[in-house]
Amino acid sequence: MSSRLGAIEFRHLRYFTAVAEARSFRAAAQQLHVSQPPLTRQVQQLEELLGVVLLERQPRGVELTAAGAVFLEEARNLLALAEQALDRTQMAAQGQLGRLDVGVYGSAVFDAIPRVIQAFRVAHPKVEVVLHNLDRAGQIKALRERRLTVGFNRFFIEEPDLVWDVVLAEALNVALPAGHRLADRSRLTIADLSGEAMVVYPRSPRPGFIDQVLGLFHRRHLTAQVVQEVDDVVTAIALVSSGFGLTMVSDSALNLRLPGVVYLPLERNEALIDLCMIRRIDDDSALLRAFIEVARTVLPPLPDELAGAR
Amino acid sequence: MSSRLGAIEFRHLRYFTAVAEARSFRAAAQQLHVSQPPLTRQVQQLEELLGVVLLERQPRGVELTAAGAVFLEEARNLLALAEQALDRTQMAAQGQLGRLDVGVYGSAVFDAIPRVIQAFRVAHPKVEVVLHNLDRAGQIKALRERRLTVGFNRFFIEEPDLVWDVVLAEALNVALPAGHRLADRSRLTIADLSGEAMVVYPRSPRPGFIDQVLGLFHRRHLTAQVVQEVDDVVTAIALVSSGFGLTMVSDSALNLRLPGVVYLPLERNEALIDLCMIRRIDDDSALLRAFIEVARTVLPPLPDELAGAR
DNA sequence: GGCTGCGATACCGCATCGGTATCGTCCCGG
DNA sequence: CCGGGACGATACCGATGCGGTATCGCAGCC
Repeated sequence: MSSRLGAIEFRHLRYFTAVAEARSFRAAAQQLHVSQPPLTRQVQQLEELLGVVLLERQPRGVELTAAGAVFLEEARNLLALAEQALDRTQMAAQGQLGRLDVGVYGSAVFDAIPRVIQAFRVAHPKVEVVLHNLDRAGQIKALRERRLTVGFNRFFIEEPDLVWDVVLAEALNVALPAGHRLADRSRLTIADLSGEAMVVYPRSPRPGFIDQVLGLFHRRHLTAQVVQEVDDVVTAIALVSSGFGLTMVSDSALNLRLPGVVYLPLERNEALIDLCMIRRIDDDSALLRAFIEVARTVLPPLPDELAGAR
Repeated sequence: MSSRLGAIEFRHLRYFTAVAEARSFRAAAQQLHVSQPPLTRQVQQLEELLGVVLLERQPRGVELTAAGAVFLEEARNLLALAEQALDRTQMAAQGQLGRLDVGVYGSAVFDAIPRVIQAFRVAHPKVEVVLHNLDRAGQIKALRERRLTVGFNRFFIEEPDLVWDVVLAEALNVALPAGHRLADRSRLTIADLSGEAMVVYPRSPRPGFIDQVLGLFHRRHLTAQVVQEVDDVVTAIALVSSGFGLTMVSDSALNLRLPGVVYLPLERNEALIDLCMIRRIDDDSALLRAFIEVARTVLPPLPDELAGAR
């Protein structure tokens, strides 16, 4: 704990290093823009603190002792490391260094989130980005416990200590088996799906994507024919692939290509599904600000083109 | 060159580290045995010098910012390294750390020198010992050019800037072919060897072992029958092994066992051969002093037992 | 609402910094 | 052989800035 470092300061290292490198007090004094006596005094003091003679004073300048050569190397190293420490701290203050824990969940991991993460990694290469697969409740818990900096999720839920931002509105698509009677249409409406066998997800957490999808039917006084509830979009599409029925997926899930699965867009005005970012209301770290900025830049501010791009 | 390190001192690191670890200015002040205001001031100054806010002042102590956490790690590292720098410098001052370049030459490398080196390595494990095979002239040159700290050699030659110490006096032995007419004797005299076919070494540098051996004959008004001059003891013994004749070797060379070679000791009063250590007269480094001390301890101060031990 | 504990601020005495002037010493040239 | 010049060390001085005491402002809490 209490060290023998005593009263040694960087000034001693700077002065000694200059003198040792110049092999002269006077020359070092010029380089440092100070007069010569302070150098003599600081080096003397350093030697006294160390209990070691570092320089051999000679009529024509100074020579290093063996211990002095060792200390010179150490001092140079320390000074260089101190500079690096400054750099790293200033980078951290600008959000260019550190660690960002990101919670991810659901179909957005197949497109929107990777695009954001990738862009952030390019812009902030020294930041370690760690992804955590957590559902909404897990993200909220982890955020409160500081294990997470930001979470991506669907659906907006009010919490006093957290804030949500909608960062993307994705269109909905219908995934259906290749041989399905609707598979040759170019786009579909909710009404087209009334009474069709459907796979829905996720079973939990509630409310979730499943409720939003079912709500689309109820709002139109239509009935959804749920043949299977599953946990996630991948399982749902796997069941579609084996002919169980159809399911609804966001644009991001279009990257999931399984054999015998056809994706058709819903009419654009039928439904949009939000992608939200959740974070602590009191977190104003530069890292998070930078991440939000990247997310806003990467994700299109308006859903139009995405919905059209299928 | 000129750094952004500015006026940052170890004091700033020590104070900040204490505050950051205690999560409190007051608690840190107690641990450091100073009052609280200086801590506030030093940390403020550090933040100003860095241009970065390191701590979030809160009603119940302080919290680290992201940049503060980075700087804390850096500061701890720097302080630990500074301690190590002190240790290493002080070890160097005591001759326990550094590099020792040792010149070796001749038959002593087969016994006496390895014993010294081994003992020194045990006593000073952090000192890097580098051996250089150099003849006497090479050692003298390397010593003057500071490429060598100490050299082992035979024969004492006065030099103004160098000092020699005799560290060992070894007895002489005769190496002769197994079938030689003298091979069944238990010990020999110079007179016994008069007129015998001899291999002698080294051809250079002169004067050298060769001259000392030949001098033994001349001094007794005997003649040495030189059949071959070679460069080194190994070659000489190889020739003995193949029946060329006999040769003279020091005790150290007795470790060289070649088939068909018999070693017989010379009468002890016939001749002794010195092993010398050469060094700069102005080199009073702790490392060299320690090495000399080890050499004196390891090598027997009197030749008697060695001569008798064969 | 007063109490308590926190960090920040104001101010003070003094240690210590860097500056100027000078000394002692050695090298070197006339 | 002696004087000039360059080096590091020393003496001394003013100013900076350290750490100290006293106090403020503020927030949480009984």
